[in-house]
Amino acid sequence: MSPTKPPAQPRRRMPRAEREAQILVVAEQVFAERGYQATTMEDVAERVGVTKPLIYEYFGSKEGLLSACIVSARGQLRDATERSWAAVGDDAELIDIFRAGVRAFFDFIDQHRNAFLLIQQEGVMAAQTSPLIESIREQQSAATAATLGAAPGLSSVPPEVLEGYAEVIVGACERIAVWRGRRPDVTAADATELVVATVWSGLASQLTTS
Amino acid sequence: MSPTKPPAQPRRRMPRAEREAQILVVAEQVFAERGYQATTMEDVAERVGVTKPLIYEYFGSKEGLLSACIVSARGQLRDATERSWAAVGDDAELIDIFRAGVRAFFDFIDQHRNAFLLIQQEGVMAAQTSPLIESIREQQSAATAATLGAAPGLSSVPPEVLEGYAEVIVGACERIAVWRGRRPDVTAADATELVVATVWSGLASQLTTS
DNA sequence: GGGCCTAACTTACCATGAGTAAGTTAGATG
DNA sequence: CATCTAACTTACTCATGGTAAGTTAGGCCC
Repeated sequence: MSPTKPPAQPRRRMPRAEREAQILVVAEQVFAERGYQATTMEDVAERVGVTKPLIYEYFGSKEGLLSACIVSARGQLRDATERSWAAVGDDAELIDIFRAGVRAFFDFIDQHRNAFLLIQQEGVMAAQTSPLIESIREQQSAATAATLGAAPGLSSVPPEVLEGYAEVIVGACERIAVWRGRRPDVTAADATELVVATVWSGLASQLTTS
Repeated sequence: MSPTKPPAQPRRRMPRAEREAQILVVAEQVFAERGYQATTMEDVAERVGVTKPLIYEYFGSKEGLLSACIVSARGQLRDATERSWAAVGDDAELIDIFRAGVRAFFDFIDQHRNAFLLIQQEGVMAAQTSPLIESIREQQSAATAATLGAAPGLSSVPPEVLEGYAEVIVGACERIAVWRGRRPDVTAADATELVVATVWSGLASQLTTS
């Protein structure tokens, strides 16, 4: 009858963490819709139901807000990728691990278009903020490289070469994702096959020659 | 003795085309140095030795100026690439044409770091301006695809697949170029070999299976 | 060489939106 | 129920993108 917290009318005040999360979600949407430039802090504040200075208190600046959004989006992407690797199992063939990772990427993009549009906004950031973002991006490549390196056949390949391969893969995937924007007939599966077909034999040759 | 035009003291007024070119050069520098956000129109104007409204008259807006810079930079890049293809000759082996194009890209980046940093700013552009930029980017891929398609062995490959390959190549190159920023020991030649090694066998398999 | 006409350029301004200082109040805690 | 803090607001500033309305250099024709 009398629940301790009837959330009928929304609480006006929220604990900081919760509010921050909410702001991030809204900001991600608005940035993706309008682009960074065209988005105003008051747009975001209004849609959250809060005023500007609160956002400034929590995120420091407009760039800080975008930065937080990107970190979050990248995090989601990394989680999705790792989940798919876990699902396929450690002892699977390398090509299947590889394919699963690539596929996870394209599926993620399909389901989180906002996050992806956001990630493409990275270039906006000034030289000071870039390192943070670049380090997140690096993570993606590093994770890919690590996964490749963990495979039995590739353990003898020098790590810096692995890193190079990982960068190629990540770059190819991102570009193809953009390309799919203007070629809607290309499915996630098609895109995956395309990337795998292009890059796999290069990787495979490392397997055999070592 | 009395040269017709002693350029001792710089001409105050310049024909529009010349001034535009000068502004583009300066803007490219400033954008690359400070990033789009941090660059103010007055920074650019001042360094040109001119006032804001002139730039607005010639380029319409800050975004218009960036846009013009990017178009110019992309154009330079495309020219460099095509020049390298011309140098290698039409009848060369496909792998040599391919390698030459990739190499031209990395060499260009080395010699025009500004232009490259600029190109990475593309994401800044709002939805309205993007199509123009995206079309330029598309050109790069289209040119790559066309070159691949012109090769004897690949003429039977469907054009949309070629386009996909081209996108993969372009994406890989751009990403590796960024990567080289934090790994200065990787030379242009190394980068070229990396990309070629990764992507070539995928292309080659299309050659043999057709 | 002198008047005129246009395109190159400037001065002086507005409007918007990022960022902030100084409060105000909800609501948890004792 | 008093108090105290963290959540939040009001009311500003200031930089900068953008523009309206001039001003002048200098080519050109007589």
